[in-house]
Amino acid sequence: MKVSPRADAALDERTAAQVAELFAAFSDTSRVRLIAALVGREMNVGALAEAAGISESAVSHHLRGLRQMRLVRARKEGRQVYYSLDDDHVAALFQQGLDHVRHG
Amino acid sequence: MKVSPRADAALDERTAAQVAELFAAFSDTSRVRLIAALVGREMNVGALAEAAGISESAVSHHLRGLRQMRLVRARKEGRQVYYSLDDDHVAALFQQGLDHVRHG
DNA sequence: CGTATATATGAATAGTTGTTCATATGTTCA
DNA sequence: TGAACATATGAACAACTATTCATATATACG
Repeated sequence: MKVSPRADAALDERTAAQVAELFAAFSDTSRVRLIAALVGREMNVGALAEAAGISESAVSHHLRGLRQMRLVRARKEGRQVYYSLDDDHVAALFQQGLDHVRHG
Repeated sequence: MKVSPRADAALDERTAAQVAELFAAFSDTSRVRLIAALVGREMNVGALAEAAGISESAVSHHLRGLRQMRLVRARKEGRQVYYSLDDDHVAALFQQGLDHVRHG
């Protein structure tokens, strides 16, 4: 049977760049607070701005990036836009980073 | 019994900054390749430079940062310095990011 | 000792990134 | 329709980061 490729094999430039880009999404204090606020619930831009302590404009800019990376989803309802984490992997990855900081 | 704090509670600025800093360590293509090369083995600076495709000087600069964050360990042997991932959490976090990029 | 080798460091620089401000788009409701 | 509201966008700027180059430290070995 064919074995899966070793996780520690040299990473090609392209894959490494994608991984780096993914982690970069979580590499800013404001974005971390936005993502933390979105774990397990959806929120509109105004509420997110309050939760993260930054302007709604800044939130919008961050959310655009997160949306383009498919880390968050947008749902429009009237004049509000509700954001949520795109899938459980996002929450899990964030949670693991948080755990590392808190314990271990 | 006391329930554990909700993961989605608003994150204080300090914790958010620490989480962001952790993810930032993985947010650069060169560092991702360095860490990938270190999964499951130790390597000296020269070998890491080759594996990541950057100069030894650049490797040294990156490793200093990773050392200060206790993500890698250094072991000196003669005039070589062997680096390894500091603990399994580091490898696990990296692996989860890689998995997200590859599948899901 | 002196030379070669391995790694580290500091300064300089080019490129990137987060935020702000002004403005635009789109929606509701009177 | 028009005013108020929610969100998005673009340009500009300050702050940060990765790399390079030159140089420093440290070890090995003749």
